[in-house]
Amino acid sequence: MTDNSRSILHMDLDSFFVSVERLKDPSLNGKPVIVGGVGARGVVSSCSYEARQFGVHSAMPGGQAHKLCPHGIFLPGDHAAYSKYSRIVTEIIADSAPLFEKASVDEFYVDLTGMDKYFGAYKWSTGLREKIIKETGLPISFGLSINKMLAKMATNDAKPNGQLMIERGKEQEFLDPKPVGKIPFVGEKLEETLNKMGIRTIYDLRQMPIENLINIFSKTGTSLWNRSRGHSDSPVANYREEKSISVERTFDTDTTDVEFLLSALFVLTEKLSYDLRKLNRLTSCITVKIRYEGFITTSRQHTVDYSLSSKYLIEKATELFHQSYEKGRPVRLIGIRFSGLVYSGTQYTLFDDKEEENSLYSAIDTVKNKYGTNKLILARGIDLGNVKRNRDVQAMMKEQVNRERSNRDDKE
DNA sequence: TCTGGGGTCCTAGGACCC
DNA sequence: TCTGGGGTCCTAGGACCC
Repeated sequence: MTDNSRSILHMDLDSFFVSVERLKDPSLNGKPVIVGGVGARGVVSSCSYEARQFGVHSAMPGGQAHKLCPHGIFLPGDHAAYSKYSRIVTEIIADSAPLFEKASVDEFYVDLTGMDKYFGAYKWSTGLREKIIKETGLPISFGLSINKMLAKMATNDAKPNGQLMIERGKEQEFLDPKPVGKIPFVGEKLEETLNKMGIRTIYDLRQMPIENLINIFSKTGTSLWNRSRGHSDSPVANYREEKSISVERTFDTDTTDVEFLLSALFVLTEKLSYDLRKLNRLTSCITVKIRYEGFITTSRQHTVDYSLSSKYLIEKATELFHQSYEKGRPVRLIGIRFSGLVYSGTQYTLFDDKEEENSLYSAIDTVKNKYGTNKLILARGIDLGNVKRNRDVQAMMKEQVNRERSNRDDKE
């Protein structure tokens, strides 16, 4: 072990979405509950331990989950509620922790380095866990060790509803017998490759000379070598800036209808531009993603002038779509991503000649903030959840601009 | 009843510049 | 006189995480 001096806590809410559903409806306690997997092409996003006993796991297609667990209770999900409880837990941790990182809706790291000689950190963590359970009613597990990787692996061992500290100096003992797939960032593919090489446990992996690992896996090889020894030095970061934003939709049935696809692309790009402006950012790269029948996925990206304009970005997205789409080929998903994001503050001078347009967008956003994001979209009959055949993109854009202009004039 | 949606990071080839 | 080498940006695809 390189750095024995740190104390890192990892906390993870157990089957978080299911736990929130159980707070809302306690009759779900003790039953096989599955969130997601509803609808023609849904997948499981969270499932209770009762459902896991039947082989159900997250990311599993709904059909398969139904087959394995026909008596399961399938729920569509309530993301507003999940965000709310995630926020409550975050606040509890923020109130108690000196330095913490929110790694996802249901996962947190806390840097407890310097808080004692370890036993104190364990006691402190136990107290925090008890507080979260008492104040929210949500089960949560934790792991405590010398770095983020080991703390996370300890949590995985502690689940459900448990806690585990890896004693100092016992890290290698903890790691060695585990399958390589237990290492965070060793996914299905990498595990399969390692298994084919005869490497099944972390102990096996540790026997491989670093040169061999680098030859085969390049950078990943170095990382494997380090991880098999419990080395991981990534800091607990309390803030990370978003590097890209995206939105995508899978259709209930595949389609070859170009007008329909353009409508969907229009709505998605408009929505994402709105998010971009809300973040006070400009984008410099736009990517259109098309997933065809058979799960064959292509993407086409283009570097563009820094922009936050729906009109400009929709034009670019439409261009990319036309360059990319193979006419007549059935499409199951369409998506859009903005990357190369920068803060708009210093870049605004680029838009001197577009002030009118910008004020128009801010008017649109005001309406949205007031009445809800979907209001304008629904007003045009392009509800994404129920996408209908639609009119030409240019016509829709014009209509939207006119609508907003008249809304604004009415106000004045 | 095959495969969601929002992200991050890495690789590899080509363009382009000096 | 047949074709260096490094750096950087762009693009497409894929693995991985929750």
